[in-house]
Amino acid sequence: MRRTQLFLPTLKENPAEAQIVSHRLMLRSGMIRQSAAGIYSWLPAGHRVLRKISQIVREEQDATGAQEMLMPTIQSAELWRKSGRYDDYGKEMLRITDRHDREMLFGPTNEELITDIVANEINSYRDLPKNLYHIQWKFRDEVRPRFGVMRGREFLMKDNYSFDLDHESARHSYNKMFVCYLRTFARMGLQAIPMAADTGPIGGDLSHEFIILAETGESEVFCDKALLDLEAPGADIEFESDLQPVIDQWTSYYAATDEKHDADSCPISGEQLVQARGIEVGHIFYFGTKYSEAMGAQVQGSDGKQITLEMGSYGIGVSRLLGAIIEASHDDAGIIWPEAVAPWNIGLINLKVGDGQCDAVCEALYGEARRLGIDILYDDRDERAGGKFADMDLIGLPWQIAVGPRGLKDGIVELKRRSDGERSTLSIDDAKAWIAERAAA
RNA sequence: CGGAGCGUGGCGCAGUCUGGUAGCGCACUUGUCUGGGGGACAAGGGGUCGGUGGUUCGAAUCCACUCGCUCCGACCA
Repeated sequence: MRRTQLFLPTLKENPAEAQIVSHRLMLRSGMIRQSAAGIYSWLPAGHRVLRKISQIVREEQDATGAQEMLMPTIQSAELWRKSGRYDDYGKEMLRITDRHDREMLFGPTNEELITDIVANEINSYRDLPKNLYHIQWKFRDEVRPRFGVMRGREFLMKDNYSFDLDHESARHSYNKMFVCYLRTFARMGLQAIPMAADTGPIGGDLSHEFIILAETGESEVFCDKALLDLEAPGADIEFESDLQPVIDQWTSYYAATDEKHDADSCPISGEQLVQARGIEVGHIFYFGTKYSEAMGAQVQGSDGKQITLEMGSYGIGVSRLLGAIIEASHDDAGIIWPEAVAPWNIGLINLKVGDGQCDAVCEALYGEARRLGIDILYDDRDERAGGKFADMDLIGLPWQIAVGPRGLKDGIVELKRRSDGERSTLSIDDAKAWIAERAAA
């Protein structure tokens, strides 16, 4: 993408309403604009990241055998009356009336709807287990939206729901998602720490929050230092195998949010105990038959008897992850995108637009990257160098290639890694080769 | 939902107390000089001061109501 063509309104100054660093940087780097309290428009750069994160989530879900579908944002109140949550959910639920005075709502989550679908369409034990997910906008009318996309009212969430015949099988479904989440967050460059959690209004008796550490996190968390170095399972993990050893490994270390932490009974102390702030990016629940019973989700077993389904639900805050990643990865100059989610992987800076040689080399490098299918942003604006460097740092692309007359005199261009600022010089041919390596990686 | 604060060109702000018809920086347009970490000079464009009603000869400024947004606390992917 050429910068002159791109809609990327960056800001030099911090908007007054943004207090938290990720919110400031998302506004300044032209990713989002606010349209109402807790409701945002996603501009091209932000939307690209949102898509990349969604895609990683999707690939990791698919790897477990979960199947993607798409349920509507608007639901009927009737379903929610069945589960009893129409009244329980309170004012957080945005309620709507259609032209026929039918009561509708903007879905804050989908247990009722998916359970209703499964109850209607699955009738035999032979059709289980099933794990169904979608990535869809949710709306929760938060009392106090804040922190940009980290606590918006409208947010993009991946939610899925597992349906099993018995507790043991349901437990395996839960374990699959546990492992899947470790992998999903690791692919985004995040160390997410699973912490035993209260099950809250969703109910049930087995639940973990996945929390990443960041100074501006919403809640205080405590965990064993060893967790920070644990490696997520590799892509070769076999999801149908017994995953309990992996779960046991991760849950053997102490990890607790402040409401569960008790300084007196905490088994670790001193250097081994990390006290930090955390952002919840995922949450998994096993809740048995809570919804299947209410919604009548049963199948016929091999013995002819009706079996009420065992369920779990699993959520990842996709739009929240953008804020969370920025909170965990930025510096004074701007965002530092992990490669896997960066809106573009390479930023190409033409330091002197109009100079024949600079233009020619930039066009050659840009063309090469495009040919190889690499996401590259070419800053071809006729601006001064300083502004372009500053803008590129702000946007936070992992790699910057600077092409200017000074270097070209010696036949070289400069390569900079955003994460640590490390620079190196490359000949033009080496730069092309380097780009080709990125494509192969 | 309790407490606090803020709405003035795209962004950041001054002006409000003490009423006299809107200003600064950045951004934007045009030109010249420049050109490796947000440059200089010159000339421009853009705002019914959140809205409604009131007081007044006159309201960004005073009064009332209202809408929106932000922050702190209690609640949450």
